[in-house]
Amino acid sequence: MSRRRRVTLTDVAVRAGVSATTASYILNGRSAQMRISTPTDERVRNAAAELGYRPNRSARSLRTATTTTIGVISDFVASGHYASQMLTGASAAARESDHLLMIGETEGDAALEERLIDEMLERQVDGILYATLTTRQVTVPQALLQQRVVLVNCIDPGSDLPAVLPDELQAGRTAARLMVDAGITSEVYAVGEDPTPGALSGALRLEGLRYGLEEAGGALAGVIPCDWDVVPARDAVSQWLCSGRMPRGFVCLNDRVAMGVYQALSERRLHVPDVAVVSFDGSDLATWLQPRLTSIAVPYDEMGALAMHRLVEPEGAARDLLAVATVPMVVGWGGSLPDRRAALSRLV
Amino acid sequence: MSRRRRVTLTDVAVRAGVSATTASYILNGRSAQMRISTPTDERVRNAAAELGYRPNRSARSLRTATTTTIGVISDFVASGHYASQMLTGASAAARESDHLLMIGETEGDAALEERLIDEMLERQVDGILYATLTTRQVTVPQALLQQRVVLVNCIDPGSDLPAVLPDELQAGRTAARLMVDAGITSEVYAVGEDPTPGALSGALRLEGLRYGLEEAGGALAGVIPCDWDVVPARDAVSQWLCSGRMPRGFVCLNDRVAMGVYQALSERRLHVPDVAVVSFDGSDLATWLQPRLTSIAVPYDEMGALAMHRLVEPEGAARDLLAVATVPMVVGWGGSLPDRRAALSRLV
DNA sequence: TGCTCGTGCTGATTCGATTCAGCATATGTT
DNA sequence: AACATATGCTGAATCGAATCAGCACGAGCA
Repeated sequence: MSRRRRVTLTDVAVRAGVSATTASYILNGRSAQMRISTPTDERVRNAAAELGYRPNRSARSLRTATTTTIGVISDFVASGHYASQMLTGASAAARESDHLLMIGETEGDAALEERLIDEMLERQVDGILYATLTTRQVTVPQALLQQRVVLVNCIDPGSDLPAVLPDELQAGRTAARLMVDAGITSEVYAVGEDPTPGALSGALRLEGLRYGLEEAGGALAGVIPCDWDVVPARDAVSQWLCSGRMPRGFVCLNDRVAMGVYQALSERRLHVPDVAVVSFDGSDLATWLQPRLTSIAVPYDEMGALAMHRLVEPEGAARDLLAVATVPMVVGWGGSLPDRRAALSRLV
Repeated sequence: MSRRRRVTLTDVAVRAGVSATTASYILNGRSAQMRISTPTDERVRNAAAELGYRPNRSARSLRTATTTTIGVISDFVASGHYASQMLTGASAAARESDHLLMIGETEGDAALEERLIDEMLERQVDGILYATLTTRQVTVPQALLQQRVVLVNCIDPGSDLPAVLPDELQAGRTAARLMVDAGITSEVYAVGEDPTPGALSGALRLEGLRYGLEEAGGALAGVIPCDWDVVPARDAVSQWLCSGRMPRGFVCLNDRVAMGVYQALSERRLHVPDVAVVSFDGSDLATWLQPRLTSIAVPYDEMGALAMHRLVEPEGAARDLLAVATVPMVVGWGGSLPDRRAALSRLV
């Protein structure tokens, strides 16, 4: 666009009256070890500033074989806050180490996924964050196996790729705790069991919930299955209530389900918190419902940040293959929990 | 990671028994104009496939000064579907021309914005999509003025950068039309006027709404101001209803406002559609409310795609500076509308 | 005076693909 | 047979920064 050729390192060197080599050392902060004198150092820096020098990363990348760029492969970027919250966390973490993010949305299409991965590898990304919308097990494409990769919100049982997962088990136990604290240990029903193959969050949340209730001498009274959305939940619970049962609490597997439950209760002139409702996600929706919904946040932004840190951290550092992001609501918690890794491995 | 050095063009050339030059021509689809024989062409392609050759884009970029990569600068990526829907549209459009997206979230911080733009320019992006969460006027950073840039959801009155904006005027008129079709031309109130400086959508929606009602011989009865969120809208409308007025319809400036209105109506035992409610955004929320909310979708994905097309389209093509994305709900519409550009210029 | 050693800087090469200019060899023309 | 033309390919330069190996110069020392 601008008619003037872009400013190169040589331009800076010429203006400062030194060689490109010297300019390179100085601008890369290697003055000290290269014994560059202070006056020269300053001359070069001034020249760079005056010319508005911006290094050409393509050239640098060619030479150093690094791009300080990370690829993010995700099945869905747009759907809800999950993916984008993760992206925000990852993006912020990337910034700490001057990395930029390159994104690719696969829409669940394996061919597209391969193409996007190829494009990223051609562009020499330094690593790839492989994320999924729902917590589940996956089989990552072959091409990724010999790359630097961290999985987010999913695990690949067939590989030893490091993964970051939310601590759904603890989240489930927190839900139980909320019920117990409200004096409710019986007639608690879960809403939204999902039998999707490979899905993990529902099963883990339920397991944590069961464990937490039993810990307090209670038990989960039952599970009302339905898809994780408002209308299916409303219909399922509405019908379930027709049977005349009188629940004391509902634990909804996400906030949209909870909204459906609110509606179903309202239809029968039942009110929250006469019937207690607890849910998972901590989305905005929870603050919009009346009365406000108690919801357990899944820290997607933390997960993104954690994954990014693992990805850019110096190689060889001792580290777990499985990182489990904590759930913020869990504070000052005592007592033991069935081993998380064991719980996971039972499921996969 | 893999101990084997990456496969280069020369490796392919050697295996096929030709020069790197020839291999380059063939793999870039220039066999015909370079008069490469079919057997040679095939030998090279086979060699590339067998070795799993992946061109090094850094090298290509250095030589050609293009990266087939587009930067997206956005104030917020995570907040709601707006930004991410735009991103999805842009991403899909980018794929058509084999471009990849590099993202940067500025969080509304000007210094961070400049840094991200710098990082992107260093990485030689071929163009930049500059997007905002809310439709408003902006002043883009100096550094962008001599780059290939398209604005999305905002305009910069101080520059002649091309922009893609939603057709909020038409959207407002559509809202009016929905009311009129329901037989309502009086006692219609708008909810959510916002006086944020630089904001455009509210004012344009209102203008279109007024125009549409007057067109049908009616008029907008009034405006209830409040922030564009559930609780403020609920409170504002709840209080407004206390005054004993009996509205026939509410036009809410977004879906969250509409949810607040539903709640306020419900408190006073008023029911939709006895009081008609129309809203803007077409978010999932609209389908969750009971009864389903009539909402006018803003096509953020289309806007992203449109902007991306403008960005990668061959230079010099005749084109408007101001592209206005259509609102999908507007179909087979007759009649004229006050000039959009004029309406915009009145506001900026 | 001759020697080593530290200081401050530079020339030349490299990364991998693109691309201009051109070189053999075969084919056709008169 | 002499010459033009087409065919099929290649050598070398290039993009811009990073980096290895080393050079000139002066100080310090015997």
